[in-house]
Amino acid sequence: MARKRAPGYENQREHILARAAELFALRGYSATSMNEVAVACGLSKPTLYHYFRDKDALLVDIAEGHVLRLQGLVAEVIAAELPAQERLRELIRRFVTEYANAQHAHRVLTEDVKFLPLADQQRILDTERAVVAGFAQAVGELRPDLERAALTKALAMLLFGMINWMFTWLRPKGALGYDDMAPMVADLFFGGLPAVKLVAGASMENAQPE
Amino acid sequence: MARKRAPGYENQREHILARAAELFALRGYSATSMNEVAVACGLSKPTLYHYFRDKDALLVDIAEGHVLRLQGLVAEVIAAELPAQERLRELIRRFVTEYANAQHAHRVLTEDVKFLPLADQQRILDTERAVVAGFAQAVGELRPDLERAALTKALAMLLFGMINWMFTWLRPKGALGYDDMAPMVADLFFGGLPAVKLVAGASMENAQPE
DNA sequence: CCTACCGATCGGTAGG
DNA sequence: CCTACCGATCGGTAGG
Repeated sequence: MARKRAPGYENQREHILARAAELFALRGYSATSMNEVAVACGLSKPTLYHYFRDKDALLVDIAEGHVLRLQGLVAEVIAAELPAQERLRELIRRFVTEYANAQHAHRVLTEDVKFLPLADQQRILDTERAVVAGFAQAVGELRPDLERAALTKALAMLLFGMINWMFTWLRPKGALGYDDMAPMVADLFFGGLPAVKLVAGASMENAQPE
Repeated sequence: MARKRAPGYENQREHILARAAELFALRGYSATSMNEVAVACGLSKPTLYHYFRDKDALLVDIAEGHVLRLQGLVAEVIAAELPAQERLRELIRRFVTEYANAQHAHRVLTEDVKFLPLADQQRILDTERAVVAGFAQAVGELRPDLERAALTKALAMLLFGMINWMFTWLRPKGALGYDDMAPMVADLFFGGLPAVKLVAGASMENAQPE
C-alpha cells in the first residue's frame, strides 16, 4: 500500500509553483535563482528541493500545467456543441479569463519553454498545437475556403497574437479591463474574417503554434 | 584633435551586434555569456570588451537601434501624407518587412529589455510609445468615436499583437511568407475595425506599448 | 590583443 | 525507518 504524503504537501507544491511562476515571469527563468524562489516561499533551498527535483521541474510544471488547462478549456467548449462563431467567441472569452487568472504562467509558457530539454519542449508544443487546432477548426467552419487553402491556422495564430500580446501591455488598473477586451477582440476578428483574401498556394505545415 | 578609429571599427561593431542579437534571441539574454558572444564573433573576450563596455551595452544598442529604425519608418510614412487607411496599410507592410529583416533584434526588444537599468528601459519605452501613437493616430482618423473613447491605442496594440506574434510562429520556408501575411493582417484589421463596439468609459493611460 | 585570473554567485547536495 | 527539514558547503562557471 502506498504511503500517504503529508497532508499539506500538494498545497505547498502549488504555492511554490505560483511564487516561482511570478519570479520567472518578472525576472526571466535564467536570471532567477533557486535561492530567490526559496526565499520568496519562505523556505530553505534544501526544502525547496524536497518538493521539486531541480529548476527545470519547476518550469515544466508551470508551463505544462497551464497549457493542459487551456486544452481542457477547449475540450469543454467543444463539448457544448455551439455553432462555430459562438464557439469561437466563447473560446476567446474563456481564454482571456484564464490568461488573466494565470498571467505569470502564461508569460512563462510563451517566453521560457525554450530553456527546457527538447523532449519537454516537444510535449508542450504538441499540446499547444492541439489547442490551436481547436481554434482553427472553428475558423474553417466560418470560412471553408480558408480551410481548403490551409490558412485557418494562420488566422487562428493572428487571433492568438491579439490575445497573447494583450498581456504585455494592458495594465487593468484603469477603466479598460480584460473583460472589455475579449468582446473587442472577437468583434474585430469576426468583422474582419470575411474580408481576408486568399493568397497564392499557401500551406501552414511549418508553423510553431501558440 | 580626435584620434580616428580603425577603418573597420564600425563594421566590426555591427557584426558583433548582429551575432549577439542572434544569440540573445535564441538563448535568452541572461543565459547567453559574453564568452559565447566572443566565440561566435571569432574574438577573444577582452577584444569583445574593446568594442562594448559591458553586456548591457550590447543589449541597449540592439534594442534601441531597432526601435529607432521603427520610429524612422513611422516618420517616413507620415511624411508621405496618405489618407488614414492607406497610411496604416503602408505602416503594416513596412513593419512586417522590417521585422523580417531584423527578427533577432525584434525578439530582443520584446523579451530582453526588462534586464536593462530602468533609465534605459524608460528611454526605449518612450520611443515605443511614439511608434504606437503613430498607428493609433491613423486608427483615430478611421474611427473618431474610438478616439473620443480613448480606445485607439488599444486597437493599435491588438494590431501590434498580430504582427509581433507572427514572428514567434511563422517559419517562412513554406508557401506562406511574411509578404503574404501583411495584406492578410491589414484586411482582417480594416474589415473588423467598423465592427468594434465602444465599451463603458475606457481609458488607456496605463498601457505599456510595443 | 592574449593568458590568466578575481569576487560572487550559480544549481544542487553533503552530513546530521 | 520514514518524512520533512536545517546549516553549511560542494564543484563549476558567470561577468568582468
